[in-house]
Amino acid sequence: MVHDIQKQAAVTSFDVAKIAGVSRSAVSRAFTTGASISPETREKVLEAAAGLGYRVNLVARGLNKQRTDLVGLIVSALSTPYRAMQIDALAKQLVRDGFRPMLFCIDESMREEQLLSILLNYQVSGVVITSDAPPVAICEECARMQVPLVLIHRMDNLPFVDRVNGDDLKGGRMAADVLVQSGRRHLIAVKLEDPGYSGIARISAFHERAAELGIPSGDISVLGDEYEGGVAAAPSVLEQLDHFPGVFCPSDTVALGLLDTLRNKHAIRIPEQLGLIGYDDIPQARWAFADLTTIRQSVEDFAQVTVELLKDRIKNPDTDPHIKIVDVTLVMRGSV
Amino acid sequence: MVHDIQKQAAVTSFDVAKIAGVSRSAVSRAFTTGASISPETREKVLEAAAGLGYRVNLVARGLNKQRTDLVGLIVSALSTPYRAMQIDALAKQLVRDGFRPMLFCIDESMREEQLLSILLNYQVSGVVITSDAPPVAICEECARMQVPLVLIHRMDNLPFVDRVNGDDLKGGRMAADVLVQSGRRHLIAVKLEDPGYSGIARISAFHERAAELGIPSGDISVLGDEYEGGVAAAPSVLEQLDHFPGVFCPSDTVALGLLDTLRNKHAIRIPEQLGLIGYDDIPQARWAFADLTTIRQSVEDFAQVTVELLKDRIKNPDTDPHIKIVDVTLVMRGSV
DNA sequence: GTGAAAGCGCTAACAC
DNA sequence: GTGTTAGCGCTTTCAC
Repeated sequence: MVHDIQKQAAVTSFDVAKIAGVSRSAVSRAFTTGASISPETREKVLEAAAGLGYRVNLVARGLNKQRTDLVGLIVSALSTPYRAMQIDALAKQLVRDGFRPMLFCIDESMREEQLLSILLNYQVSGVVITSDAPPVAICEECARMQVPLVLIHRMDNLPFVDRVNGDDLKGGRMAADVLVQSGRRHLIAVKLEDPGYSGIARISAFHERAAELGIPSGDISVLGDEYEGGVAAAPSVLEQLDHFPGVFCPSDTVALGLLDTLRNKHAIRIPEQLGLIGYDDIPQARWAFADLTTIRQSVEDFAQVTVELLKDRIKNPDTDPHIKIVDVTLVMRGSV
Repeated sequence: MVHDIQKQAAVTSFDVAKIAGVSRSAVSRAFTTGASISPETREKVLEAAAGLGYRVNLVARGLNKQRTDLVGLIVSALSTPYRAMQIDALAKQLVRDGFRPMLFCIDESMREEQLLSILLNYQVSGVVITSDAPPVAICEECARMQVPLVLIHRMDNLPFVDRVNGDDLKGGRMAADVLVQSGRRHLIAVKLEDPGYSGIARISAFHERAAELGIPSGDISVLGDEYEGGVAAAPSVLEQLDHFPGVFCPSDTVALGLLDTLRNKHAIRIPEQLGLIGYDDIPQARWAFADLTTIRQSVEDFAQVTVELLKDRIKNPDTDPHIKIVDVTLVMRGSV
């Protein structure tokens, strides 16, 4: 048995008050920004607190204020490159702004009802959902409980629900533009089994722009998702190769699956035989085998806007829902 | 302004008790597994609670029990493929076992002191650290406060700190074995700038096994990390190519950087001109351009063991630190 | 600016 | 098995 380290008794505001020779209220005020307290008292309290190793008990504060700084972060497919970047940025931004992200990775086995009660039971300050399929029940319950909710990359139209999206319209159009500018006269979009709101928006903008430019464009519909979806698209792309097409994949992982299959299984030369553009600018897009041209969405921008929305809603719960659009930029590499 | 949805007043155990015609204690017991309460009373309570939409307030419970179900999850480089997989698995396992992960993504800008107070202020049930550089201060403070702490992939020897590691010894030896079995008579390990405990262990086991087999082995030391580290190793590998070496990278991202550079920048044929083996089995290792042989560590196994350790320590805070080793397996692909 | 008192919603010890 | 009572540690009116 190891007993070198002693259990330090929990020191409370009462202890600090005693040492500092003030009341517990004073201690509380010393640790509350903007509370009315004289600099001298605050100083005394802070000193005593430091001596005792006092920390405010956030659970007690939460009970009292009926709200904690916890924010539910609901995410699917976290191990996907773009999602991982997104959550990394989001978690950091939340902490920077004084929130504490509670992470929930959902999948088929995770019942939404269960999640819901977890979240609401903790008196969270808000909820952020970046998931392909955010359970509507959660959204509704959050609204009912007046819990601020921000949806990322979704379009569900619910009251009290704020949303942040990339500029999918611009992104889709940009993809068509760059492909056409590089000389492609036949455009193809790869459409996933379950494309999600953003995917649909990007592809429809892509086709729209193609039509404006008078360039024929079509879809390849595939079963599967991510890299596997791209792999699945390869046979159809191969069939259309004599048109020297420009292909748009609404996410980099899909583009990479396609590119990888074409280059390494079929010895297709890119961009000579086809042009390819992805979306997201994940780290792998820069890798040598890929050198993938793509549309970049800054996860930092997303994170910043998301937390901004959250704070606004907390301050002002009864305004109409906001929708924020994050800008996208073209990252030109060798695949177009 | 949208006002369709009414703010639902917070319903407390008192309300439920009144409706069910019992005391608040009875309500509490109905929601506490293993509490002594008759089935009939429980039934009445549950019914009343359902009618009112009651949920136990976990903040209040936490204040009372002096412990929440929150678990601090401290991670660096979350957007790295293996880390993302790891956190995904860990977060799911924690939730499955009744814990709630609070996610902290650390980097240079995140002061550890700050983190620490956040964590301890929330009365967390435990802390899990899977980071390249877990701040020792955090470990010590957790120990002092009797907060269970599990370290993943680390070897710091601190009292009250449990650890879970992959079987780096086996993994490193396996890497040497498979390379030698494939006919390599010259072995190289790529050593990163800051290899971390696991990296060191893997590489030293690799060399040890090489020595046992009577095969010469050396290191390539590189600046940089992950994919970039692999890129940086390429020139040195190229110099040694006439030995038809077997190269071991202590992580897949490094192996991929090397492989990608060699194949796509220098037209080196793998496995004809060199054998390559990585570590972790990230999804990208399976991609066509890579087809990377690797040592697999199951993130699910890690997650399960980690949470197990946490629960043991909570139940039994004063036992000596445990160290658990997670098995690794060889995933044979085309790069060896 | 400061202290006293009340209470956030729950659980646990204690009687019965 | 059930109700009563007493806090958990904090913030917050409300007097002063």
